[in-house]
Amino acid sequence: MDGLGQKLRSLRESKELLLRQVAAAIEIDQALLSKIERSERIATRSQVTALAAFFEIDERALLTLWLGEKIAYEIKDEDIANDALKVAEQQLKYSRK
Amino acid sequence: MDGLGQKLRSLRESKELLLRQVAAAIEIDQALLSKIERSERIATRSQVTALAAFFEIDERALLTLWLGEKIAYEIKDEDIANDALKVAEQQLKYSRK
DNA sequence: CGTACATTTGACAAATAATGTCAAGTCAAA
DNA sequence: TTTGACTTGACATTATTTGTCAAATGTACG
Repeated sequence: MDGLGQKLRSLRESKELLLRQVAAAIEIDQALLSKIERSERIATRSQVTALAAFFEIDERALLTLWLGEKIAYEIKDEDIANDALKVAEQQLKYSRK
Repeated sequence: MDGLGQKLRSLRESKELLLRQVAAAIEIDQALLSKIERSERIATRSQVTALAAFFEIDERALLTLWLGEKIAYEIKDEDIANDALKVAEQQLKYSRK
């Protein structure tokens, strides 16, 4: 199970690029990219988009991973996390129309 | 499918209480409670807790509803919402241990 | 060793978003 | 038409997120 950060890092390493090179390409601070790769910070949507474009990978898939992680992150300490996800799913089903 | 707001409103109405009475009891502005009941604002965790205590209903259940709605709210406009929920679920399964 | 370079870390600043407050507005019942 | 309950919207306050920088760490090599 590979998180967004790990995926980004392996993409970068497979192309033998430095943090600073990728960071410059998508116009963010390299410290920030470092944190994103280690899952110490959550990227913004536009950063994810820029990264998908830069690495030429599917944007939807990367955004899905990003959003899923964001959700997981914000409920990770709740013992009701799983029930809450079910509620969310139901709400979505219902409110979509 | 009943949201948190609707549930709170019907609890309040079933006891024939006024917004201002409940608001005073849990120490928030009645305008805020009005917004929460109509799902125009999302309550804070402590407000949910206070409301559960005030109405003498199960706190866990109310928090679950609250958290689920919060998640649904933040992804409601995403077309990848459902996939993201699945990702979140997987992440939780994996990271719990 | 000690220098050079990549990455990480942590404290802080800046920006953004969430929350709370108030006064004025609507609406229904009497 | 007055009263009381609720709603609305603009704004202030507070909290959270995001970005930046400089120093620290680690690593490979001469």
